[in-house]
Amino acid sequence: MMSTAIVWFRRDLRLADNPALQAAVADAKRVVPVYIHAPEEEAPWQPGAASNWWLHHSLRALAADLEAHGAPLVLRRGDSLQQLLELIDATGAEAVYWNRLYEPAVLKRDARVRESLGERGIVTQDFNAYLLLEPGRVLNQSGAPYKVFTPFWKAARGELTVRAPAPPPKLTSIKQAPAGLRVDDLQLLPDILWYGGLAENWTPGEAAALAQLDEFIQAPAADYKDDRNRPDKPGTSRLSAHLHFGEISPHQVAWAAEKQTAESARGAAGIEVFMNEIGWREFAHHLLVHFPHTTDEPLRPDFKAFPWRMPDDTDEAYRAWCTGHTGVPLVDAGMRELWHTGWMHNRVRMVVASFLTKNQLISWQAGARWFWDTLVDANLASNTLGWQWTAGCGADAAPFFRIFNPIRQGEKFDPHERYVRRWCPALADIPQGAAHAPWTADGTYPEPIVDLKESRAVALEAYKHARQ
DNA sequence: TGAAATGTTGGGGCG
DNA sequence: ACGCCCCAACATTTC
Repeated sequence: MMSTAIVWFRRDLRLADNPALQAAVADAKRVVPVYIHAPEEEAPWQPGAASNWWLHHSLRALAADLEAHGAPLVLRRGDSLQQLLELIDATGAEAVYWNRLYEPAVLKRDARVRESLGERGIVTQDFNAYLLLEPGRVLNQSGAPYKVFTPFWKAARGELTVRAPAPPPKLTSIKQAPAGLRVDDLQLLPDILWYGGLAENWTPGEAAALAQLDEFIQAPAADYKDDRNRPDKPGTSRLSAHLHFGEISPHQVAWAAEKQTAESARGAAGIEVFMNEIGWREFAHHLLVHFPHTTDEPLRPDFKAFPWRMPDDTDEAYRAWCTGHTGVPLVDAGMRELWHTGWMHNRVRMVVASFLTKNQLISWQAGARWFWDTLVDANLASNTLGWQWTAGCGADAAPFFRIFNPIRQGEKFDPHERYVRRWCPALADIPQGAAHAPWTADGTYPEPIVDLKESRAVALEAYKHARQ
């Protein structure tokens, strides 16, 4: 048994069901938990402001948990390899364990770290803690990655055995911890206090993640099939950010889902649909590993020349979309929910993305960037898949001609107008029944910045032309 | 996990 | 009784 091992925490900010931590505890007498803040190593997709807010609180939660276990988190900033080497020096660690991540820049960084540590005789071990199945394991008959979700998920489920989540391991108390920073020193919170809405809506950290999973599986999951489409109801799991930061593992989620299904047949259909969404998360990460260029380029080459406009910061139409001033209530409501809470209901994400890429003909990359900066659950794989899906240029994408009509979508999925009225108070003087299309009634809501019917026709014309 | 245009069917009013 | 028209409801096609 070795004397000391470092566990390099990244986006696996939990103690339970954490394979790297578990293995280190098993292999070494003493485990030193480390987090190194090195956002520049994730360029060009450094986390945005909302994501940093979450990280700040998640790190505080993890630090408190580790403190309580007697093994305080050593917090550093700077070059990951250099910091690890310093800590190896300071602690006499013989090994570094971590859990894998799958973004292109992080994969490259980790390969470099693994190689350099190996050259110096340091043992490294890395584990899958982020996904149900390792990318590369799910391939079609000809050995190529799946590009369609349904066969992917079918094959993945065939490969998959959901394991019981491991409990938090017992850590040995560290008497002399190496020097480190406080979470506040990382300056993850912005100078301007705009994040009140985030704090009202979210509690980062492992304990809150487990509580949210439990709450969701106990109740809303049963009605998930229909309610997940209703932005006016609390019908979704709201686990996205917890999963993104690894405060909870997909195995814990899948295990809880299977257990609930086994215990009661009621709600099994809802849980099945929910597991499909976990499947989309898997699919997104697998695709990103196989097609790393898709963060910036369409997966489908025939869309490379599509005449989307890349806006600059002064582009008024783009600003109107970002700030929720398009004059289309469901779009405005979604963008304001995003700005205020760092999150948007998935149904509404599709609607605002369709509006940007089709009614406004603005590039999906611009939308992806805005989401990246404003979402607390901003995740490169899911964000890339989601945007390319709606834009029509990605894997298993919605055909381009599927253009959402935000009025129809509002009538279908926000039938009582509660969602739009909540986020757009200016609808107050619009009579009930007209909130999704206020220009058809007396009142003062601003006019839409584009004509829905006309812009739809223009988009279809552009598509027809681009296909030739 | 679309929406709109176009086509079809069938009930009912009416001469 | 019958043909005709209208139109809602549903189905199919198109983008």
